[in-house]
Amino acid sequence: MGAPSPGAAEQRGRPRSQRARVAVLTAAAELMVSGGFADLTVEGIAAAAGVGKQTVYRWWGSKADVVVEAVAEGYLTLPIVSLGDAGDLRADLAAWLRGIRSAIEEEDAARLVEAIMSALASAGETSEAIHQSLIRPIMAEIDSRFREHDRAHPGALPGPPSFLAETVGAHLLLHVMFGWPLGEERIGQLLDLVAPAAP
Amino acid sequence: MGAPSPGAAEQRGRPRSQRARVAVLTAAAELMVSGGFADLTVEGIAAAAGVGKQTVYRWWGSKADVVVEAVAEGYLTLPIVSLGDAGDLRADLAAWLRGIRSAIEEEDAARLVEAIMSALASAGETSEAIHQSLIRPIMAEIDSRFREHDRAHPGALPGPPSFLAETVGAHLLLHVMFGWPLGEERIGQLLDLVAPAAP
Amino acid sequence: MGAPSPGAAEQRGRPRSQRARVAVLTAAAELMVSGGFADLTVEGIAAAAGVGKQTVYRWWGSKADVVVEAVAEGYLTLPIVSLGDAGDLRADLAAWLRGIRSAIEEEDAARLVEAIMSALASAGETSEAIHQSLIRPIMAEIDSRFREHDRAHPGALPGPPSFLAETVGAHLLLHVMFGWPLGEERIGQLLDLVAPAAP
Amino acid sequence: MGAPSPGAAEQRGRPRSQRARVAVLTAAAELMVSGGFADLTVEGIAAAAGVGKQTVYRWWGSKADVVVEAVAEGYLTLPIVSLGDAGDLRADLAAWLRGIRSAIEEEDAARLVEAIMSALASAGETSEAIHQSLIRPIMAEIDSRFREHDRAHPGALPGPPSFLAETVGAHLLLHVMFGWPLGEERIGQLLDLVAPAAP
DNA sequence: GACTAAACGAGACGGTACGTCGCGTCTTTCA
DNA sequence: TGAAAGACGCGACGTACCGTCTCGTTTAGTC
Repeated sequence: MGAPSPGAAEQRGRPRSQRARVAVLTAAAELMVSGGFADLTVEGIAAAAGVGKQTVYRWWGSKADVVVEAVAEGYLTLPIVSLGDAGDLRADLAAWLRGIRSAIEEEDAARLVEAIMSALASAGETSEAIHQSLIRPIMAEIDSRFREHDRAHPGALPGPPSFLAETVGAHLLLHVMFGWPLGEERIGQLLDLVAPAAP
Repeated sequence: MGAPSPGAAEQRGRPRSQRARVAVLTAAAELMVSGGFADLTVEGIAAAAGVGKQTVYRWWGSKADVVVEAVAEGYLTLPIVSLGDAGDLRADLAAWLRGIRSAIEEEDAARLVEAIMSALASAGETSEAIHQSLIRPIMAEIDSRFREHDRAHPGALPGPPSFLAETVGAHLLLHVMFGWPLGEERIGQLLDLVAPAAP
Repeated sequence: MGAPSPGAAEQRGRPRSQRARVAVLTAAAELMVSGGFADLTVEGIAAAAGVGKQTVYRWWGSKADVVVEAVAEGYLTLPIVSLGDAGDLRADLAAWLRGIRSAIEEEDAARLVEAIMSALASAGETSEAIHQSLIRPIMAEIDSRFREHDRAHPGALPGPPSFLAETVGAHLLLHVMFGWPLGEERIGQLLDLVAPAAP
Repeated sequence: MGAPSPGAAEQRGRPRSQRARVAVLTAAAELMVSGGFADLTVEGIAAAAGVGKQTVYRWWGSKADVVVEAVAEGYLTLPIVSLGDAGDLRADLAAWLRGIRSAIEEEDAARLVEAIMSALASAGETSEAIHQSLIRPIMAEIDSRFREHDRAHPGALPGPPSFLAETVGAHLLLHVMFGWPLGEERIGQLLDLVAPAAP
C-alpha cells in the first residue's frame, strides 16, 4: 500500500537508548559470571552499566528478566561443542558428551549453569525463554543428528529423535543440578539406551 | 553405672526446646506451600512459629536449611502414589506415571516442586540433602520395581535398573521445571524406551 | 519609523504559548490548594496542565517560581475582606480582624497560607516576591486606613502607620504559623496596642 | 506498694541504644548548620551518625522530627543574649534587641533560623514543639522583664506583659522570615510601642 | 511557498533519596 | 544457658522526582 507501513510505531518521546540496553546486558553477563545469580543485584547491574536503576526497571522488571534476555541475546553462552558427523552415531555422541562434560566441569560454565537455573527457578513465567535460549540449542544439536540417523536407518532408534534428544538433555540437567560427575560409565549407559549398537 | 553413659554429651544448661523445633519446621512447611520459597523469610518463619529469630539461627543457619530439614522430616511431601506390582511392568509404570502427573498438575504439589527447586538452586551445597529427601524417594519407588523385573527377566531391560529409574526421574524433572504437560504420547515413548515390550 | 519598533526583539521561531503558560499556573494553583506545597511536583504540574516537563523548566526553573508567579498573577488569593471606613478606627479594625480570622479558619485558606509559608521557607530568594504578593496586600489594607487616621488626628497613633500595620501583620503571621486561634481577647489587646481609645 | 511499680515498663527485647540516639541528633545538628534543612537527608543523617537508616525511621519518622527533637534537646540553639536589668526597661530592651540582631545576622544563626522555619513549615503538627523550644525561650526572656516592670509600675504598660513579649517576638519573626534588617529606627519604633517612655 | 528556528508534547536518560524489608548479630529479661 | 523479644548496622529493594536530553511535531516569521 501507498500508506506508510502499517504498524509503523508512532514513536513519541525520546527513543530507547540502545547504548543503555547493551550496557545493562553486558554488565549483567559479566556480574553473573563473576559472582553468580544470587549475588547479582539490580543496583549492581545499573552501577556497572553506568545506568540509572530506573532504566533497568523500566525495561526489565527483575534481575531474572535481565539475565534471561542476556542469555537469549547471546551475552551469556555455554561453550557447547558441536556434534560432529564422523559416520558413527555412538562415537559422535560419546565425543560430544565428553565435550559437554569438560564445559560443565570448567569453572565459569558451572557457575553459568547454576546461575541460569536460579534465574529459571525464580521466574517460572520466563522458563520458556530460558528453555528456548539455553536448553533448546543443546538439544537441537543432537536432535538433528538423531533425525538424520533415523532417515538412514529407519526403525533402528528406540524412539523419536526429538524424544531421544530430550532424554539426553534431561540426564545432563540431572547431573548439572545435583553436581554429579558425568562419568564414562554413565555415558556408556546413556549411549546404550538411546543409540544401541546394532546387534 | 555411676558414670554418665560414655559418649553421651554431658549437656549443660537448658536443653533444646522440641516445641520450638517442631513449630519452626511446621511453620516453614506451611509458608512454603502457601507462598513459595522465594517469599519465605527467616523472620516470617520465626513469627509464624512464635519463636525468636535467634532460635532459628541457632539451629539452622539459613532458610534453605530449615526447608531441607522440613522436607527430610516429612513436613513437606509430594503425594507420590506407590508403584503397584500387577505383574506387567509397562502397565504398572504407566499407571504410576499418570499418578505422578495428577500430583504435579494439582496446585499445591506444583508449588511445592517449584519451591524445592528454588531451594536447591539457591543452595548448591544442600542439593544432596534435597536429592536424598525429594528425588531419591521417587526414584526408589521405580528402582526396586525395575530391579525385580531384571531379576525375573535378565537382559530384557535396556540398562541397569537404577539408571533407568534415573532416566524416568530426569524426564519428570524436565517436565516439571519447564511446565510441560506429561501427555499420554510422552508416557508411551518413555515406556518404550525404558521398558520395551518383549518382541 | 518604518523600522520595527526599536528594542523589540526580532523574535524568531515559535512564540511562547500562552495556553501552556496559563495551564501551568492554573494547574499549580489547584494542586497547591488540594495537596499543599510539599506534595507539589514539577512533574505533577506538567501532567495536570497537559504540558511537557521541559516547558515548565524552560520558563520557571523551580516549583517555587511557578507558585510565586501563580500568587503574583492572582491564581492563588486569600479571601481578604476589605477594611471598611465607618468612622471608628477601632471598630473598623476589629471587624476586619474578625474577617481575617474567618478566612484563616476556613479549610482552603489555611492550607493556602501553610503552602505559601512552605514555598517561602524553601526558597529564601523568592521571599520578597511572596511578600509583595501575599503579605503586602494585607498590610496595605490597614496601612492606608492608619495613614488616613494619622492625618485626621496627628499624634494620636503610637507609631508610624506602616509600622503599626506591620505589627498587626506580624501578629497574624504568628497566629497562622503556630495555629493559634485569634480570639476576641487577643483582638482587643491588639487594638489597645495599635489604636488606643482616646482617653 | 510491694508489687513492682505499676506502669513500670515490662521492657522486653534489646533496649533502645542511647549511643545511636545521641549520634543521630548530633549528626542532624551538624548537618543542619553546615547545609541547611533543605539539603538534609535521612540517609545523610544516618550515614554521618554511623547508624542504620531504619534506626532513624524506627524512632523519628521524618527528618523534621529529628530536627525538632534536636532543637528541643538543645543540640541546636540560638545564641540568645540574656536580657539584663539595669533599671531602665527601654535601655535594657534596646540592648537585648541589638544582641538578637547580631545573632541573626551572623551566618550560622541565620541558617539555623531558616532551617527551623523550614522544619516548622513542613511539619505543622510539630509546630508546638518548635514553638516551645525555639520561640518560647526568646519570649520568656522579655516576658519576665515586662512582668516585673508591670509590678513596679502598674498600668504603665500598653498591654499585658506576655502579649507585649509576643509582639516583640512577632516582629522578630517577620524580620527573620523576610530577611529584613533590624535597624535602629525599627528598634526605636518597637520600644515606643511596647515600652513608651513615661511622659 | 519553501525554509528556518524556536517552542511544544512526550518520554527516556543518569541520578539521588525515599521509606520498607529482610538479613544476621547483639543485648536485654525471663524461665 | 536456652528462648522470647526486639533493636542494631547493613544492604538491596522498587518508586518518585529531579533536571537534562532527544525525538517528531507545530507554529510562527523570514526569504
